Amino acid sequence: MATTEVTATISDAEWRVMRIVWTLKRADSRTIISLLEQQHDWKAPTIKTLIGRLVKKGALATTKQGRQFIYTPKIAEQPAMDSALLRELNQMCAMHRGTALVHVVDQLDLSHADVQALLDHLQTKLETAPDNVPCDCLPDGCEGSCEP
Amino acid sequence: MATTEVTATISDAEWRVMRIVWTLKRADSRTIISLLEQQHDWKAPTIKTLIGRLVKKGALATTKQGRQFIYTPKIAEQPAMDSALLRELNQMCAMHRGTALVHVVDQLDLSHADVQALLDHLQTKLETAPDNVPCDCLPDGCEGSCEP
DNA sequence: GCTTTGAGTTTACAACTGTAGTCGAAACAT
DNA sequence: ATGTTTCGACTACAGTTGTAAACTCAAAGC
Repeated sequence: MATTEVTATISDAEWRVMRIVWTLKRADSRTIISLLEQQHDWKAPTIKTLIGRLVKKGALATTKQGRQFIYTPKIAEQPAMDSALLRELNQMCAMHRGTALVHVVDQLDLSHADVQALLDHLQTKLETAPDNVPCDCLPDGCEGSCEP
Repeated sequence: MATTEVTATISDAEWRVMRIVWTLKRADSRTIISLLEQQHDWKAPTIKTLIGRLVKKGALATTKQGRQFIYTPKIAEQPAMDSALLRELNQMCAMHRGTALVHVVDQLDLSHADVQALLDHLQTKLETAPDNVPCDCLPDGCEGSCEP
C-alpha cells in the first residue's frame, strides 16, 4: 500500500535540491550546497533550509555517516515529474489540454527516442480517442457557451 | 511590446476563477460566486477575495455596470495554459521531460483531433530531433553520473 | 428622500515559500 | 586538551495563498 508516496508537494526551490539528489543518487549537504551555490546565488543557509524542509516532508531520507548526513531521494524522480505535470494539466480546462500539449511539444527539446515513443503511444491512442473532450470549467458542463 | 502579458502568476484557487471567466467570456461576481459555490465548498467572501486578487494581478479586467462590475479576462486562456505547462516542464530535468510527457499523454483524455495534431507535430519534429537530450540538473552538465 | 441590500474593499490569520542569520555540539587539528 | 571549523537545528521575516469575516458605500426599492 505504501507505493512510493508521491503525495508530497515540492516547491520550486525545493525542486532544485531534489534534482541534485536525484541525479547523484546520494549526496552530503556539502556537495548539494556547493553545486547549488554555483547554479543560483543562494547562500548556504538557504540551501540548508530547503534540505531540512525536504527531509521533514519525506522527500529526502537521511543516513547518519559520522558527523554528517547522506541524503537520498525518498521519492522517485519520474513519478514525481509525472504527477506534478498531471496535476498542472488537470487543473486546466479539459477541452484545451490537447492544444496546450501541442504547443508545449513544439517548444520542447525532445530526443529522437522520446518523439518516437510519443508517436507510438499516440498512434495507439488514436483508435480509441473520443471525437471531442468537452469543457469542464462550469459545474454543469459547458454546452453551447463554450465554443472555441 | 505589451504582448498580452502572460507573466502574472495565477495560483491554484485563482485558476478556478479564471476558468469560469474564460469560459463565459464575461461575468459578474454573482455569477462567478454562484458557479464556484457549486463546484467547491467555498464561501462567497473567499471567492470575492480571489476575484479581487486577480484584478490586482492584472488577470481580470473590470467594467463598471451600474452597481456592479463585469469581469473579463485580461489574459488569454491558451497562452496562460501553455506557459504554465512549459514553466512546470522547464523546472524538471531536461533528460526526463520526454518520458513525463509520454506518461501524461497516456493518462489524459484527448480528442481524436488533438491526438492527430500531436502526431503531425511530432512527425515533423522527428526529423530534427537530437539523438539525446542531456540531463541539466548539475551545474556542469551531467556526464557519466546521470545514466537512466 | 430614506432605507435596505448587495457589491466591492479592508482586515484577519494560519500555512507555505523564498531567503538567510545565529547557535550549539561535534570533529579535527595542534 | 583547547581552539577552530563545520554541520545540522532553530529562529526570523516578508510575501503568497487559502479561507473567510467585517465594513462601507452607492444603487435600488419604497
